[in-house]
Amino acid sequence: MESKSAVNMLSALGHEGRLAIFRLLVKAGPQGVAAGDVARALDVLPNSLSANLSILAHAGLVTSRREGRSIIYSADYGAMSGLLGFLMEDCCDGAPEICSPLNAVLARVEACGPACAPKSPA
Amino acid sequence: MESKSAVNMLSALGHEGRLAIFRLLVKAGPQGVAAGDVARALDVLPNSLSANLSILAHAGLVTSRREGRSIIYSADYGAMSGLLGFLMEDCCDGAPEICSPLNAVLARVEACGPACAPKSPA
DNA sequence: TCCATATTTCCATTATTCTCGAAATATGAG
DNA sequence: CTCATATTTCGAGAATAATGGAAATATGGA
Repeated sequence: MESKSAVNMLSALGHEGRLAIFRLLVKAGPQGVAAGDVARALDVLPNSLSANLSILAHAGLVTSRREGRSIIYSADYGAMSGLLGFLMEDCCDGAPEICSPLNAVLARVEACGPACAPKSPA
Repeated sequence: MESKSAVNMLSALGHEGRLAIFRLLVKAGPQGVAAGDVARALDVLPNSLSANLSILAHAGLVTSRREGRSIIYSADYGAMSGLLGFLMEDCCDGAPEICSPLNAVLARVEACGPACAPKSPA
């Protein structure tokens, strides 16, 4: 991950509304949530939501797909994993055995994408 | 962790200069780095650095202590761990066994603080 | 006390981001 | 084709943040 990507992701998440959107999508899992449902769940104006989803998408944190009239957004676990890894990269240089187990987990978070299909079996 | 703390941390890190500072401190480990050394390493004006360190400190991401004429800054691994945990909280609701190993790692990242004493035994 | 080093505070300018109303686009149903 | 739903785009004003020069504060040494 490049520094610039990380900055984009972090500043995208550094906003109360967008962080709430992202956490809702993380919680929802890879099946995603329609934009309208996000707007209702968080009680925000549709145009604000759209702008914020667009910022998250441009930062690479969420992906979208159209489904009928709705557009479904989902968290990108791979990007998330990359960001967390970037933040802790070379953590405690000289004592990597303490911080590097991160890698194992990040791989699993990444795998979370295709792997975890919650409640509704779709 | 409250949402507001997380937003503060994320927006603090959502800035190229501050992210570079933070990563340098993460890499340096709990022993920390003097403000002047950070400024030299990253080639930034001392007043900019001071402002940015202040933002990081206010967000809870770094701590400082005076040592002679210098002020030593270090990354706060506990805060970092809290932030990462907050971001992935309830990840993939319904399939927590996939994402929750994060917790184990976050505990270790947190422990990184007192535990890892790199190269110079101080 | 006087000086050099280290860091912070103050200030003004510039640049960016946020917010929200209104209009536009896209899809599917009748 | 017309209509209702879902989402995005456009635009302007308000708010917030970034930048860098200059001065102020703090510490330690001679």
